[in-house]
Amino acid sequence: MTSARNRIIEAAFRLFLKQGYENASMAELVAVTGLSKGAVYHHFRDKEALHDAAIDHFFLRFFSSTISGNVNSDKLDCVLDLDALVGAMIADFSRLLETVTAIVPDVGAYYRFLFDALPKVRPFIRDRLSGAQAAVAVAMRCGQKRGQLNPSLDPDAAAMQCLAMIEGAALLCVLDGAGEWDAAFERTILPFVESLRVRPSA
Amino acid sequence: MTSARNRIIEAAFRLFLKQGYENASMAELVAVTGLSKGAVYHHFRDKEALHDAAIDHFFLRFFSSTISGNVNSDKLDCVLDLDALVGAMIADFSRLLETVTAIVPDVGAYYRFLFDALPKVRPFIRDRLSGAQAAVAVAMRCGQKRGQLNPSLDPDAAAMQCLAMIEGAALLCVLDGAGEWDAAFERTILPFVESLRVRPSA
DNA sequence: AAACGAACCGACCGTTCGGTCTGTTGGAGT
DNA sequence: ACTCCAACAGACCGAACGGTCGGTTCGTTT
Repeated sequence: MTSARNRIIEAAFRLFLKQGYENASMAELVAVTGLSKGAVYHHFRDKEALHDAAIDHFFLRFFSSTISGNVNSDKLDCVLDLDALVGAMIADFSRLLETVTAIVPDVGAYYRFLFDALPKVRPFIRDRLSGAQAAVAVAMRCGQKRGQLNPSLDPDAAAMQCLAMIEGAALLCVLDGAGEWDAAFERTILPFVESLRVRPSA
Repeated sequence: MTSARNRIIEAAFRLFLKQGYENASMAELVAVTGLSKGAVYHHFRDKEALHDAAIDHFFLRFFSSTISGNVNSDKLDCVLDLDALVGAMIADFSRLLETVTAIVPDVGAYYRFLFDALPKVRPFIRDRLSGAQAAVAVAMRCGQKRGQLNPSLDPDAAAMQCLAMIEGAALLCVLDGAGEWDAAFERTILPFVESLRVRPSA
């Protein structure tokens, strides 16, 4: 049931991701969809409406399948393992980056797409980020209660540190251009989380 | 001695920062410079050459005045204080962000400019980042020799963690949109650096 | 003062853009 | 078999784009 509308959205997303909003022309979109201009404008009022649809397609689709997108900190009880949570977040991030690089080699395209869309998705992104931070903080309090994590650390601040380090490690990879984010995560966030544990039986 | 050429470059930089490469038209540039189209094309072959000049103007000018841009890790001896170095890097980053927001309210514009320019400045950026990382690593080894820093940590990995956390904290601020990066730095990188110190006389 | 050329002007060019319009088609409903 | 309308095709439009070009100014040189 891949409707023409959905095919247009998918193609638009790939085109916006590859070339950015301004550089992606409707003529090119028409060419890659195989449809006509009239067909596209039959389904979407204008280029911006198509952009909106592409943004929804990507963000909603992606975040609905991530840990940080599904975790609801209200429901969080003391059942969350920090290592597992951070591991899942890293896996989600890696999956996102791989999804992007499967379409366009340069991961920087993801950030261009994100910043093109930012004015529209900022509330959504803000919600997801604060949700993820809250989840990590809860996991940290769990770890402290269990006596696994250093009791002197501030869970909220440490949670923000985790998020910042994950985002920052990915950004550094993109700036570097080599794209070895797995190695970057292993050198940064994983040792950092490890360092939060209580010293193993001094 | 603000030559017409320099005025054009400065205006072009502001325009590219505000509107991005594609959205900045030569007609607008001509309007804000007060010069004519012919004058601009007398000094620059085409729009892209002007973009190159604007990129140089920004990155060279800015990084030549930063700590991480001037520190040469080869010359680094054990005279570097980690707190001072990280503090200076934060100050540089804050200054950069303030420079940007003085021109355009949305800090996200900096990232758009950066990613527009990334293919051209990647070697430069890579050089500066690895330089900064090396400098932080040297400062950490100094701290370890002095007995101020935890001797069990890996200086290179910890240095990358510092850079990632700084970059990530700034990125989180941009995504959030509130733009309170000073507070973000104080909640993330500063406590993190503090946590690297040896426990104060147990 | 004559000559020269860099700097500058702005009308203009070809192209491409997002978007519209007229017309065609093919299948569901009766 | 006929109607009808969503779905589609593609020629076409005005606007805006980056870039060009012949002409003008003006400081410097000789």
